[in-house]
Amino acid sequence: MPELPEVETVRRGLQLLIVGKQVISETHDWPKGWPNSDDDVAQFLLGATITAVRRRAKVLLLDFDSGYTLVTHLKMTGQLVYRGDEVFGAGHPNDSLVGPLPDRSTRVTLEFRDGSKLFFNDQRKFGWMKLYPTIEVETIDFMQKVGPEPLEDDFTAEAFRERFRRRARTSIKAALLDQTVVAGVGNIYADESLWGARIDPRRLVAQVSDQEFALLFHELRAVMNLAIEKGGSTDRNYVDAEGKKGSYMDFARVFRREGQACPRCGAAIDKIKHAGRGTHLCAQCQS
DNA sequence: CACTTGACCTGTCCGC
DNA sequence: TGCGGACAGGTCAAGT
Repeated sequence: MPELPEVETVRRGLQLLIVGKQVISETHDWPKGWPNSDDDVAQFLLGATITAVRRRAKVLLLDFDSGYTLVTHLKMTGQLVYRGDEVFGAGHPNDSLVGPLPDRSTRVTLEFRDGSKLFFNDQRKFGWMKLYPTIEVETIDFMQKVGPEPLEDDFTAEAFRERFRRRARTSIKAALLDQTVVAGVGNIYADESLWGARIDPRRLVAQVSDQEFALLFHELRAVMNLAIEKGGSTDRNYVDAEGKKGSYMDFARVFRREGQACPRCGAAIDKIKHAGRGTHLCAQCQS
């Protein structure tokens, strides 16, 4: 669920809300999702001030002036929600999916000196947070292997196509979801961009032409940029840093629209199982 | 090495 | 209404 556009939306929100705040306490209820020792917390987190909020692929990076970075992966149902006087009781209650915090899915709470708090909620407990020395973040296995950022200005259609070379014998959808090929693509934007490029998700990478790769590259970037503009996709429980929903699902062309008319040709949209995932496509105009 | 499947979890929905 | 099972889908480990 949280894919690149959702994580980027959270990052932008947190950038405005928590940079400059000093942590005074930390609590957690899920040791697996918080592997740091109490000693590490006391030494590198308590008393430290947030200097920046960065993102790489679907990973959020909270930098502290202690020289440590809190690396966070939301996985499927993770949420990072800020509560403070700035937004408490304001905002847009109709857009909110999150009630009073903490609640039963709160895993980690950071309290800041001004009394505001950051809650890491995760219904399914797949997500995690871990402190690393900032200079070692790039040496983490995931960071070493993850592919290029699809929205970077200097990423080209040619470079995009080249990344798929070593996955020639698998399907284009499985390859798109492979984080070592390109960073940040998940199930929603894989289906949406393949529809945009008129490519059947099941087609083998080797059967995709250079021209189609160029189109797919363009569609993927367009879809992700639109999704960021709309604050991401709230399918089930994704929310931004203020606990509010994103509206990209109102603009989705195939995702979660099985049975509805394809906006391009009018045929009914199919939902199949492919690459271990629910997969949405228009069999009439994707080939 | 390339590729696929199962595990990690819990809440929701569907059929009996 | 209650209950079992399928399903949701990001990533890694284990298996083919």
